[in-house]
Amino acid sequence: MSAQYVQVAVPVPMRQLFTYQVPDNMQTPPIRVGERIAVPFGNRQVIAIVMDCTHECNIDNDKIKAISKRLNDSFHLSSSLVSFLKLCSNYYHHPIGDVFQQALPKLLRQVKQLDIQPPMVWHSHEQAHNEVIEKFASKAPKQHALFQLIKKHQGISWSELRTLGYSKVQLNALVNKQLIVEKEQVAKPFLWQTKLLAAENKQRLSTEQAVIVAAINLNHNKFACHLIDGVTGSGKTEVYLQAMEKTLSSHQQVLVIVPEIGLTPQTLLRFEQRFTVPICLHHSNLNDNERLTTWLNAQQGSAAIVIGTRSAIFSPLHHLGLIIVDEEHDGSLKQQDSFRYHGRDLAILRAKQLGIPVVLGSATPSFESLQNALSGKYRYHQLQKRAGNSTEAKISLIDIATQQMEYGLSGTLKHEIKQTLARGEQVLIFLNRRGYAPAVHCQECHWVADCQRCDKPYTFHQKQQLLICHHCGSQKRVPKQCPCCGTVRIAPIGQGTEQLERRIAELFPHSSLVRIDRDSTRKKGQLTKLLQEISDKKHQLLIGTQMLAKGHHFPDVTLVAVIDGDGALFSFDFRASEQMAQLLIQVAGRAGRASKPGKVLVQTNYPDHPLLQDLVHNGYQHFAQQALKERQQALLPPFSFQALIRAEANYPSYPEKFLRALAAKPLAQCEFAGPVPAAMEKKAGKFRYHLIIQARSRKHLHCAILELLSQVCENEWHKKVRWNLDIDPIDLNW
DNA sequence: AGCACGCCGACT
DNA sequence: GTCGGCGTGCTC
Repeated sequence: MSAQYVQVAVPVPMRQLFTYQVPDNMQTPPIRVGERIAVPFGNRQVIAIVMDCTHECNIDNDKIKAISKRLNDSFHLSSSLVSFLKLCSNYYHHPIGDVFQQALPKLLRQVKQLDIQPPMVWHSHEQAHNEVIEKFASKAPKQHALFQLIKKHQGISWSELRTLGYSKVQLNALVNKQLIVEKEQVAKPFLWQTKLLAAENKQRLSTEQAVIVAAINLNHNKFACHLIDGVTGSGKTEVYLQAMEKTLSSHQQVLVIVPEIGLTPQTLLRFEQRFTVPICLHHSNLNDNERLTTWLNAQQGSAAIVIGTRSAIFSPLHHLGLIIVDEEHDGSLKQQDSFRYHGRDLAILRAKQLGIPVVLGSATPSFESLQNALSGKYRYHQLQKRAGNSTEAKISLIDIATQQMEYGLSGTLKHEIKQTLARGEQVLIFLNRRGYAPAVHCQECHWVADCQRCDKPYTFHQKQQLLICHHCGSQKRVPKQCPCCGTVRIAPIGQGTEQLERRIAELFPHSSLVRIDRDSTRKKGQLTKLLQEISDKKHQLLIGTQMLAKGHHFPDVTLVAVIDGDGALFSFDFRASEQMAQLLIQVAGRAGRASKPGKVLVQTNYPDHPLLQDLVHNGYQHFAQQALKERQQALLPPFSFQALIRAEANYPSYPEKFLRALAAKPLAQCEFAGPVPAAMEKKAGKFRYHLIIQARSRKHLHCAILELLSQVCENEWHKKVRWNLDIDPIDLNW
């Protein structure tokens, strides 16, 4: 007899399952865990996921409703995916329905019948004549390149081409020339027997690299976590590629997780050039249909490799054999709203559950991973040699406390920039603050234009002549008169990339300059375009925020200037120095090549600061180990485990009262810190407080949270505040 | 989260 | 007189 009742997860933020009755006419075929069903919930229909099938139920019979419909499409979740998502929900104490909601493509969460159209892909015409093609090769090089690409990768999708930096206009031009044609993608299961290597691109491994590949492959059907700690340019990617080879050749799939910014055309091309297997992309720029296609391809095994940002960790890969997390220290691997999971940590959980290896890679490993590696929990691999004998960029400090500054530039720095430009080399200027100026004030009475909703200064954007709050996004005109003293001496103070760009242009009028930040690359494909221009050496001066510090390499940059190296030196957040060190080393890693070593200059008011000194003279490794010792003494993560409860409300006192009530009852083996006002106590009109729960072991923390959650409903303030739970919080400023 | 119900303030 | 503001409660 098949099940009478099912327990399901519904897409609401509630920490419970709901029971439904299975009508007789829906009993066959037997209902299974992971099946998607439509159920009446309140007064609407929602998609629910079957978590359990039973014959009994302990809910009042008159409350129970019947399933509306079984969706007999091909999107059943495998039991391994269901148990993984359950594990996620458990680990993060996050409502199960919401976990499913985040893990499933939007189209699978809609009640309406799925209309699956085969995606359209591009092919080149067979009869495209060589003469025609050569004719426009010189006139339209970009079109020519696009055509060659489509010819080589028959059946390439628009989203891939878009990621590679091509435009619809270029495509249409080729269509008009009758060189390419759009066809429905033929869903062909990937034949694992076929040759999967485009072998001509394979590099010879150094001994260091070969040892790592061997270690990963040694037990390729067993869980092991490998940390590859390798300086930029030491060939981490090559290690990934060769480790993947073994997995692919044993008919298993590979999942590659990269930070948001890391999914560049170069990354994709590198994989495509090496393997002749189908590769699917999974990132935030995909539309709903593309997402569903990637999901389906992963599930049915017609994708051999899935490359994606953090949410790709939920890809339904049935034959997953290896997970790689690149730039594992990167903050964008952690989701910072609703379901606050960490892509790296979930990768490890999933690998453990499946009994497969997971590889973490970074030039600046997170302290968490480093500690796990040093303690022997992870396999630790260091790659110290830069490929091709190139030497690491040398970092030096410039003391700006004693120098005359011009628009934020010290004389020393100006001189160095001039020299580098004179040699015909590129300069990268790093300032992690976008906009024109971080504030505007009155020069008479020192009044500052603050955002009323956040109590923080507005950032001045010169180009739009607007004040924009970077915390809540609100915009405002610049006041002509000071509302405080009535004078008209309103002026910007401090410096952002927009202003820096202008000043640098004045100082070096003969050099072409480009700015890369969130504002200048808002348009789709713009970032790719600018990066291409940089590698084509159209610009000598590059100005940018951390966008420039991540993922891209600029071989012709020989000078990296860090305008403000002090940002994190005196922060209350114990992770600020870790993040600062990672950023500095990552920026430094952007520069130079074998024949032209790079140089990094960091402007600071505190050249004697021990953190900076240690980093500059002893390198990241040493710096990290020193910092780890301090964390151990202070019993901070990774030597303890934290959870953070954030509470916000429209009234200032509610969040504090709510958290105070929670913290009143002691929890076994745990300590409370707080409640304290959030670093930004007021944001977007809401008042915010934090409470940290800390324990020596993860187990204790887990139990304490369970205990805490069971008490929340008895808290008299719990309906008056919005609150959320963050396990392993990273950013305490939020 | 949605969605309904319900109870008070400014409008045709 | 009603439209609609959002506080509160419920969802098998």
